Amino acid sequence: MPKPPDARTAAAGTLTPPEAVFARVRSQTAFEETVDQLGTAIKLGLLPPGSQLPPERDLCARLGIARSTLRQALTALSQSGHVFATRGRHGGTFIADPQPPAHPPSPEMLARWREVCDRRLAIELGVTVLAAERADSADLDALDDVALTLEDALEDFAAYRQADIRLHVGLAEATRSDVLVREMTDVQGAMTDLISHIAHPPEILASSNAQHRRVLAAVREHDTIVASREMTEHLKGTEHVLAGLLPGG
Amino acid sequence: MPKPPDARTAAAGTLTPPEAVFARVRSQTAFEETVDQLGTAIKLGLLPPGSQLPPERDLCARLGIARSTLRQALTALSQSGHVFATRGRHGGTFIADPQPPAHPPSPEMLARWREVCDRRLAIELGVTVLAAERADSADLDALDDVALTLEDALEDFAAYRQADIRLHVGLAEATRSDVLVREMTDVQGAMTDLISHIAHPPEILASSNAQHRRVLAAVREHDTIVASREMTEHLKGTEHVLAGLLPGG
DNA sequence: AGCGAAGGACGGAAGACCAAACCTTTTGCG
DNA sequence: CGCAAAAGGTTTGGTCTTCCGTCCTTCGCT
Repeated sequence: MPKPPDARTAAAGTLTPPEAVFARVRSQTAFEETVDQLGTAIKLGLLPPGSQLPPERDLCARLGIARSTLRQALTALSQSGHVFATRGRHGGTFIADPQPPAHPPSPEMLARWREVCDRRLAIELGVTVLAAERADSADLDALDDVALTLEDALEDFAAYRQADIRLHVGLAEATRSDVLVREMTDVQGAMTDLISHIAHPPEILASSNAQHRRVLAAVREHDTIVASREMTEHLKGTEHVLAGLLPGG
Repeated sequence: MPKPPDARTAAAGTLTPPEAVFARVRSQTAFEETVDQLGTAIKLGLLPPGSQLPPERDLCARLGIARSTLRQALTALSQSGHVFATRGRHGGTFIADPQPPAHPPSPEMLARWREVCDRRLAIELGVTVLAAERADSADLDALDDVALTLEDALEDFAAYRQADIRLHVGLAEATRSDVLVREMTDVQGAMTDLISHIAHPPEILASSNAQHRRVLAAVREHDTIVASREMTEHLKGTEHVLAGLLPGG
């Protein structure tokens, strides 16, 4: 028969439990999560315009949800213009042309921009280190290609951001770690929400590109130290830009 | 009138969408997430034995769920012996004495051990870098205390692991980033599941402690480079142990 | 013409979650 | 002593989400 408050309460020290322990348990519905997952993939260009989604009957199985739930999500995405469907024999659901970003920065997102950047730092740094250990030259060649695309996109931020995402997600893929790819797409989605509405002068993008090149070079040499130093510097760059423009900077 | 498959499908290059895009949408119920969140905090010792949870009526508000849902979770935790409740004026819900780990390694967890380690690397590395930038000397003093506790726990792995977790979570708290604390507790919970059932000779723990000391010293000097190098080495240590014992190593 | 593969629509069953009461136990205090 | 307060425990009813199965519609291909 246990007696409630015993001496150990004090004996355990004054350590107060991290408030994360009692933090809000996030309980998004399957519908919402699906809209987020597919919507982010579209926003990030991971699902390029014109490409076709798997048939609903297959896709709902892969996502682990019922078809009706998937259809709710697809209906939402089609109403917001991200997707459209055609019927008939060779019909299907297709990715629409990119939407004008629309999203005004979302006030409660802006309040948490520092947290987003912190999370990004962790993911990108981990990815960089693991990529430097595991990427093979085929991976690196593909990434170099993307880097070349970036060089030609200094004047068009939408195109630049697109390729930038390809580069960062590609680096995550080179780690062969599905969780890291997932976290990278997540965090890039959040970053896009933050930065797509601020000015990006070509000089800044050019210097970003130089950092990209240095990161890739270091990764190719399996030099984790240099790779992570360069990546850190790269990330601090955009962080400084944000700090200058957003509250609490 | 949109026409479905157009030339861009091919023009966009051979990039096949990362399979993470169509990955299972994880839809845990609020009940399950609550059990996980509180259960992990208990397992990790973040809620020490004998300590008291907030009253149900408060706690459910903080967690953002209904009281009936919270009670489901508490009932589950009490049936598994992690928690017990007393009624009456000064009653409450209290953390029970630590359970014998019980958990047999869980076969599908073992299969994903590499992913867990990868995620841990990312979080720990990010935390280390940010802690090295942001920790003040009060943070460091507290962490040094924990490190001292670790020195005396070489023979009792349960106690050792407990303090180890305090150290790593404490480092995360020093970043002042709630998301990182949350991710750290998450990942430490997963690690505990992996490592609590394997042998930990005192020599290994002693060398871990040496690494802890070097990490803390570097953090105190705001030396992010050295701190992350030492942390990486520390993490690789347990990773090698796992690689020797688990499938796919 | 018709088959087959795709999206589209409905209707009910099951379950998760919530909200708001109400009950029971204990204890401090007037 | 007895009551009020503070806690956990119980019940009920309703809403919303999700699932499953079935059927319909469209339309290119053979």
